[in-house]
Amino acid sequence: MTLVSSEAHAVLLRKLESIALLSDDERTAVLGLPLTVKDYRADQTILQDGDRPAACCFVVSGFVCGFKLLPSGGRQIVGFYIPGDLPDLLTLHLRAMDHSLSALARSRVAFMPHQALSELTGRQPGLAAAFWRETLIEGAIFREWLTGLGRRSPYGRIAHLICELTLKHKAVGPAEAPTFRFPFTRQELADAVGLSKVHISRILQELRSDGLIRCKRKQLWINDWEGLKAAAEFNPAYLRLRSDPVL
Amino acid sequence: MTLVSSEAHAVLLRKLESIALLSDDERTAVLGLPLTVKDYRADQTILQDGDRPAACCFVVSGFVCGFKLLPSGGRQIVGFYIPGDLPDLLTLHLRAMDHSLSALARSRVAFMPHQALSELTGRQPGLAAAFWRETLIEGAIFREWLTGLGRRSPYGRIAHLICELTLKHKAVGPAEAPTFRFPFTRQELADAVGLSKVHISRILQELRSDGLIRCKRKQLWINDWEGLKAAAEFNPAYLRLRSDPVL
DNA sequence: CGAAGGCTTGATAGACCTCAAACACAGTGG
DNA sequence: CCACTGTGTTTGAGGTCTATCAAGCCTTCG
Repeated sequence: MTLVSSEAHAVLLRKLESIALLSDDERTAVLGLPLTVKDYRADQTILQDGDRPAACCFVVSGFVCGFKLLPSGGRQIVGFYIPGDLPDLLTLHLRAMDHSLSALARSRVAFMPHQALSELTGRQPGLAAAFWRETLIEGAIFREWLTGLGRRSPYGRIAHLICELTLKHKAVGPAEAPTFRFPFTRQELADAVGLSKVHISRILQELRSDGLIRCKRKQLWINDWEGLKAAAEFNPAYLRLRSDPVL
Repeated sequence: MTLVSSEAHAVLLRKLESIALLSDDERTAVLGLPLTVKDYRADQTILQDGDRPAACCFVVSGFVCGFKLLPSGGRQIVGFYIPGDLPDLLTLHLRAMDHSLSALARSRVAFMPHQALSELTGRQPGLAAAFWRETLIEGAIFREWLTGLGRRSPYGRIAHLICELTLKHKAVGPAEAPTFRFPFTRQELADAVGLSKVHISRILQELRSDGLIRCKRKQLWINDWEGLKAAAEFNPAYLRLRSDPVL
């Protein structure tokens, strides 16, 4: 754990501004948050089911995922988190985690003590609302994943996941070409969308041969955004981005 | 719409006290909320995807469900709501609904204007935390449903749903016998757990012939709570009930 | 360069969906 | 009180989709 990092503050600020308009006061209050930063290797655990951390974290760089394990051995990934995301904000009011958090790739994670966060949200109701809003948006993403698992075809589920990641990247990152790091293994994708890794493999090939995407060396390119959206039946409204971007 | 109803206030209060300890001040503040009440027939729509209501609601009596429709025709039920539940608290900070709300049976629903709710949470930070906590618990339920759809067997999914409904009933209702109203059609259950209604029918029979449940005339009895929990791999921690009840 | 892990490909089995018809049940009207 | 109707449920049969297993291949990394 090292202390303070203006990079981390910048990432958090960009995230908050992607979901709410901030005043100057609120901006400086965020920049004053005491942060500690920690680096994780791929597959390293950040938080375990049942843990009661004294701080909330957010992703500074890399990829993090949340997952639940069933006694019978199954794993369900309940969220992919990219820079800016706050995967355990819930511990501020729920105390214990009901799932685990793990790095999917080399990642840097910043921690804000609950106490500092409580003070901040007490002083700045606008920021409290922004953080609450962020947890509500995560709820909206859960509903969307739920309808994917329940009622979308395997092909549509993966297309949808790619659409979602694309827009989440665009929301916090610079407006780059339609490409981003895609470090997931087939098994991880399978555990996210409720299929087997073999089937994931075949469906990714289908998406490629249909000319919708291209991927190589843990990088993904969108070849046909409109086609992908159509295959996914994707409607970006649930992400509540301030600027609904068009690719 | 009729005005005020001490029954509705009582339901809301019982709900809030099931998730947080309230002070006397907070209790009286809740009882002072202006409420309007409306009755719905089975299958009547309460709120539609995209609506921007000026009030939040909660169920006073009956059953409500939230669902998303896909352009291709599928329906995914994303939540069942029983008396005390607040299915659209999210509109307080997210404005527009990203799914629809509909009554599953004759139901009474109470509405609290956003304005009154904002004032209340501004004055009473403890209540603000309680409402936030409620939305976080709903998020926890989504994660649990997600792992059900992704990684539980059909048999386990339904068993899990029944376990969840049982504990939710016990949290806000009197400690009755292990039975409650179960007005869902097979199609509704199917749309909740991502299966076909035919399959739901067969699995309910299996649950019955295994001696776990009994159901007739839209009423359900738990015959073997431990067996049901085991079949569901049910761990009630995610519901965050103040008193983790044992049946 | 070698080893380990992940990816692809093929074959097989079985779970679940779909379709279709018979059946139960509640509500309605004679 | 009883037929009648509509909706929901059950049962059966067939076909498809997806999991599983197993083998070979490729990539990555030490």
